[in-house]
Amino acid sequence: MLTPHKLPDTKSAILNAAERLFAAHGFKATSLRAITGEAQANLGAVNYHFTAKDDLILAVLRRRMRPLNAERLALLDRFEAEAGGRPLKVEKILEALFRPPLELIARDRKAGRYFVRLIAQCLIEPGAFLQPLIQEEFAERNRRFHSAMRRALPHLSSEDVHWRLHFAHGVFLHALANSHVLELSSRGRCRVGNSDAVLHRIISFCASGCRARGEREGEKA
Amino acid sequence: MLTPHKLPDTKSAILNAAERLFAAHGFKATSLRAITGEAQANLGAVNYHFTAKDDLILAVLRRRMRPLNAERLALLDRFEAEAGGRPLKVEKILEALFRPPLELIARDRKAGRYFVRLIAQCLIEPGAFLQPLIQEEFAERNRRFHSAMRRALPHLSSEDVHWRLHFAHGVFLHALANSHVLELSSRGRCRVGNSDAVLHRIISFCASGCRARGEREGEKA
DNA sequence: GCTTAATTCATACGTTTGTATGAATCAACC
DNA sequence: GGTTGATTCATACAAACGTATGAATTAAGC
Repeated sequence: MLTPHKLPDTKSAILNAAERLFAAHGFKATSLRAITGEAQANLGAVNYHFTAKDDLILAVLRRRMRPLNAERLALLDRFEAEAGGRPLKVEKILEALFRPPLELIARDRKAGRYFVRLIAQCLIEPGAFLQPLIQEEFAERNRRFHSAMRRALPHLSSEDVHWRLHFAHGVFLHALANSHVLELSSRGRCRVGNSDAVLHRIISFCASGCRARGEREGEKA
Repeated sequence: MLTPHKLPDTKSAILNAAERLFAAHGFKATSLRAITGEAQANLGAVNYHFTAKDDLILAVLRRRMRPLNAERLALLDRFEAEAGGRPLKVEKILEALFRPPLELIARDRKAGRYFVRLIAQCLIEPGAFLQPLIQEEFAERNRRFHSAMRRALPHLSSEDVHWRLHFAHGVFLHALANSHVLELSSRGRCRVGNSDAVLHRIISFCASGCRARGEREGEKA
């Protein structure tokens, strides 16, 4: 078959099952048999469509990362065009960074939550085969958001901005990837239900953090 | 032997090797053979001293978590005693939370960095056998810091405080567990060298974030 | 309707895994 | 100095893993 136009494919079924299971149990702890079992596919299908497990992992990650990062850059572009050359507000920059993944969660809650957990695992994992992906997907994104943020906070050094973007990313990742911890410690009173509300919480925390005065503050609260 | 008073034990060697390898490659991806190999111990020693792999993981975690959380609570106690009944500054609360682990890093950089990565993996991993540990170690800590923070920020609701403590934790974990990402994106210009400087950065970001106004801000930067 | 290429499937191979077992070694104590 | 209990060690085992192979099945093109 030269033009395979089947969409509810075995291939997609495997990607979906792998996404869920990798997010739930980790890359190493998820066996190909568990994936093909859930996808109702044959064990050999993984090797046929993805060659090897590592390539399957990369395919799972790329499927979501690529469009998501494109969305983020497009949003940043739009905001910058709207601002007409003036520096963006920190909140706008953070919105361009965090709204696309949160809209994925709103659109498909399960897939979105799985994906954030995958990213978190990706960063923790040292797997050498992941490094190229991280490099290629994050390089431009980091550069663009860094320079936008520098213009928004001109009194900060380049290093300061690197640190604070890093912190903001930590807020986002931990908040969504480990939301079960929040639900546990708040005895169920805090949930990641309405994603607009969560987006606002994250942005307002991070924007305020990014604007923090660098030097030690006075003794009065 | 009724009183085994050997300290440079096989047991400790295994714990050290396991700590390093678990942090570097994850729980599931680290084999007992790799651990005993690095610890120059026999494979059987793991089963002898720790019964099973899961128990070894718990032992590795508990060894650091227990004294660290005790330190945090003691520091909070001290600060509260010094304040003599008045609410603590947000910075002080965060210092009680983050200084102990950062001092572990200062004292023993490798062990400290490993440990933070372990905690991050712990939260990502769903392993049922970890849940009791998380529950027992975090329960009181969360309660204490939550109520201290509520007194420091009386205008916030209890839910707000849960969220912001959660965010602060995300900053801390990501900053230290995934510091390689920061080093990469800053092309080596940001490093987690001086832990006092990092502590200050984290605290000032989080304190400012915790004080953020809950409602949407005006349009002007 | 036969041909051809794409896809599925059952099965097998060689490793590596965690765990179990029992003998060997060691250190302390009476 | 022989006994005892703690620890080490070599080895074995069954299970699970990723991957490979080749036959069966399916569907499209002429």
